[in-house]
Amino acid sequence: MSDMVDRRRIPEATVARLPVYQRLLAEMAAARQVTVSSEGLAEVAGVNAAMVRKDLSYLGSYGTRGAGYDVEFLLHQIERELGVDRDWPVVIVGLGNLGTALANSGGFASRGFRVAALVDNDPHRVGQVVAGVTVRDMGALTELVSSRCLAIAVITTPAAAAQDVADRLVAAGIASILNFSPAVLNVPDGVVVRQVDLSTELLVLSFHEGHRQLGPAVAELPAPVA
Amino acid sequence: MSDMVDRRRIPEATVARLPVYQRLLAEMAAARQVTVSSEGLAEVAGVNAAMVRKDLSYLGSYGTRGAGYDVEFLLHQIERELGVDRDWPVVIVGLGNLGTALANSGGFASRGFRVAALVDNDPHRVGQVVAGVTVRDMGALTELVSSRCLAIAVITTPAAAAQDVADRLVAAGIASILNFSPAVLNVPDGVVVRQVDLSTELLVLSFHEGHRQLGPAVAELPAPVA
DNA sequence: AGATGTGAAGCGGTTCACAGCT
DNA sequence: AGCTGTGAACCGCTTCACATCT
Repeated sequence: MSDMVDRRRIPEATVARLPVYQRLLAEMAAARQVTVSSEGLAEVAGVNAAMVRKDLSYLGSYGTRGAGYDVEFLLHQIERELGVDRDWPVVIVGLGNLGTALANSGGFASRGFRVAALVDNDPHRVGQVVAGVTVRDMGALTELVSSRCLAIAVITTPAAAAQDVADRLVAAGIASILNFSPAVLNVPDGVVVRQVDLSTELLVLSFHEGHRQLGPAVAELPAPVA
Repeated sequence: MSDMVDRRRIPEATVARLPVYQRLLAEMAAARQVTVSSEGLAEVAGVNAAMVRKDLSYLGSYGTRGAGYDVEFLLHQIERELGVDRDWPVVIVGLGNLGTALANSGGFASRGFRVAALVDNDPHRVGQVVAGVTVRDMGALTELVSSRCLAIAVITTPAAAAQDVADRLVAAGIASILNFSPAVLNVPDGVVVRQVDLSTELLVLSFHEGHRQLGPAVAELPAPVA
């Protein structure tokens, strides 16, 4: 009877897997695969089938018992949940090797993100055009965030500058930050930060290499949740 | 009485935080700070003080009750645990924007890693010198791994090539892989894979942006842990 | 029969609270 | 008194097992 919109809260661990499912389902759709079972999706995603079912159940009852999930339909639901249907303009702060590479890589456009602004504090880099966008000075940040409706920022500065950049971004009104620097960012509640750091990951691998002989084996681990 | 070497198993979540402690302690040491309390370290690491104590207790009882931890000594113990004292030669496979940027960035050398080999399957890139290292063809991989004693590989190829590269790396004897492509890698037991993916992280941020109005706030999350 | 959706058990990690050392 | 080290409670996520539906 009750037709209440029973909005379930989606666990963070599930959110982190949705992008994986999205990619795999997109591949299946491109290959004209019509349906997929939790077992089939779990296989390629490298997880347990029960976990796939539980993850998908948070989005709704989109499967058909005895048959599986409709690939196109499920893909659409996941993309809606992830907000892929909207346009997400992104600002990259710090155009050294990494920032420049990310701006030029297809990583943003391929998933519906758009490099809308580039910012650096080095006068030599300001004015240069990277990936079709002119690099602006740090002072232009606040104005850029409001005029371009920027929601997401990527920090690719050295660690020493990261906290200052984060403070400016927060002051400018940005509430989602992807931090490629190894610095731990101190931000107010409500601001979402995800950390991606090369050297941290290398050190974790180094740890496992060093402890290899002891214990039987270390299995594959999911990515860091910043 | 018992002087048994009671080798504790260190939880994966703890391992993922050790690099953070290492960096912060190194900063403190550079600033001539002699001791630090769990509370002090927790503050800058953005975690709970009890967690710091529990993490460090897995390494041994290196603190002094009533006083705290000796910065230099604790740093040394963590670095030994992480294997920073050893030399870790790394091979980067895929020298597009990202691979080239990583090779040139200080991210490796700053933490004791060394870019020992570069591999790409594009004939145009083979022979080029990046970061002082000559790019070799994919076919040279097996020989490079053994002759250079490579232990850790970084995959920065497009997603479509990543599984094939991983298979070659595993066949060549590499057992630690840092995967920057969004592909889910299928590897045998004993091979450690960590995933770092720009687009996945952006999608997680996109999810949170889209669900911002509902619920009070989403706090800062640890890295994914892969 | 076949596959989903889900309560319940299991597990790992975090936090609490305090005993124990300096 | 101060701060570490740690058992115990707590919490969230994963896995199991099976009721439920096609």
